[in-house]
Amino acid sequence: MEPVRLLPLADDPPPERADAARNREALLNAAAELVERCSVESVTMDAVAQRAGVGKGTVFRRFESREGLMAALLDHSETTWQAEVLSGPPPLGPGAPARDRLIAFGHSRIETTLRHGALIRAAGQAGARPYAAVSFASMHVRHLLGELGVRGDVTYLATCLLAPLEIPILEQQIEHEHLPLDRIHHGWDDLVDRVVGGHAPR
Amino acid sequence: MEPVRLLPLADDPPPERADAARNREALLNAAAELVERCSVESVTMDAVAQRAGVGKGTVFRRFESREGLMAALLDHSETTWQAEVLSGPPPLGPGAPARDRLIAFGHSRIETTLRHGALIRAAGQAGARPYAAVSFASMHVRHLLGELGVRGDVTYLATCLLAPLEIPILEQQIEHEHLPLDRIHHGWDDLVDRVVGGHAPR
DNA sequence: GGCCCAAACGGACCCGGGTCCGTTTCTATT
DNA sequence: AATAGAAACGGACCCGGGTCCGTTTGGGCC
Repeated sequence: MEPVRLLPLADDPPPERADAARNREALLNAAAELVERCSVESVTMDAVAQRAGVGKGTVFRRFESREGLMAALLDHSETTWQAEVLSGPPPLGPGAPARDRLIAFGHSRIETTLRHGALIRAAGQAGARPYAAVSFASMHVRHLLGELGVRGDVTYLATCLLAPLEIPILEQQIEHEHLPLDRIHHGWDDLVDRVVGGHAPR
Repeated sequence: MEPVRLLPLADDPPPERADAARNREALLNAAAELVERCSVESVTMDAVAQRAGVGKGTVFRRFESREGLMAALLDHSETTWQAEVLSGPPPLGPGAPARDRLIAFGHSRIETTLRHGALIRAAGQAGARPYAAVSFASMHVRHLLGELGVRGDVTYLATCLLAPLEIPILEQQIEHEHLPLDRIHHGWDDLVDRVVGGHAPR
């Protein structure tokens, strides 16, 4: 018999070598420890490399850049959150009316975004590069808007709804405008109803 | 007669020494030249200092940081734009119905934000630090919303309207979502009407 | 004009991100 | 088990932002 896949069958990602995978793990652990034992700022590439017992070059090969490393750190909680949206309990997960899900979506996003604020900032645009997070959120909002029968440029509207949930906006509201958190939450509810318009019941 | 202001009368900004003012000017010129003859990235603090014929330390004393220098570069066009909003021809300036002004405001902001995109990015949060730009824009939008009789948390709504006009959002829409510019403009018009709701005469 | 000191100056220095390339290690193959 | 070559490794090195501190200068005051 011929072994399976003699030809690469298009070059899908060739798997990672064993030592490479081990180092990725070690580096992520080291970085995570540094984050929680000190601060995001203290996560310097040299420090992570040293703590993981590898050379600095290795950190860059695995994660491209500091931003890439931060994005990787963010990835786990991001995935968890996506799972909650996709299959967690309502109203965030499926099973509740679309408007309620949209409201819950915003509240949940505000909380998690603020919780990981420093990390998200440190990840810079890398957080949105393969735009994992952004595209998932956008898709979900577009879906809910569709269910609510919203007419118009749903893609654009989704972006507009997501924009005030981004960390720079949230931090500006809290730091400079001194809005209390519950005002931000209520503001979101109001915004949703305005954008959704008469299409939602209530 | 006593000379006026023998006491400092509270310590309002003590004026800048002559050489300091001259250097500030030279540095701004040098930076502006570098921006337009090369690129924003090529504006390194050493390069600016050398071109202006001063030491690096001086650049930092005048502008705090690279971001501060960028913000200073932005300041001129920002002021010009504010003047147009405050006293230019309608519909951007006063004299048009509030809804038309709000529409025009968005279009104008989109254009100028995109034009200075690289600079705004390089200015980072320093662009919003004393939050000159943000607070002016926010105040103006709140004012227009007020004129339109919008109820609710006008401060929050203003932030939500401004968020999609920020450079990261605009660039994401253009680079990743491939929205054509006119779709963004139309999207703004739609968003305004949704947020303003039934309060505006169509 | 001469004095004085606060303010401004300049450049050596530090630190952290990012690159490069000679060396080492893995793993597929025989 | 031996081999080859691709992939991974590591740390010296570069560059640019930011700091520090000893020196110079502007300008109010006598």
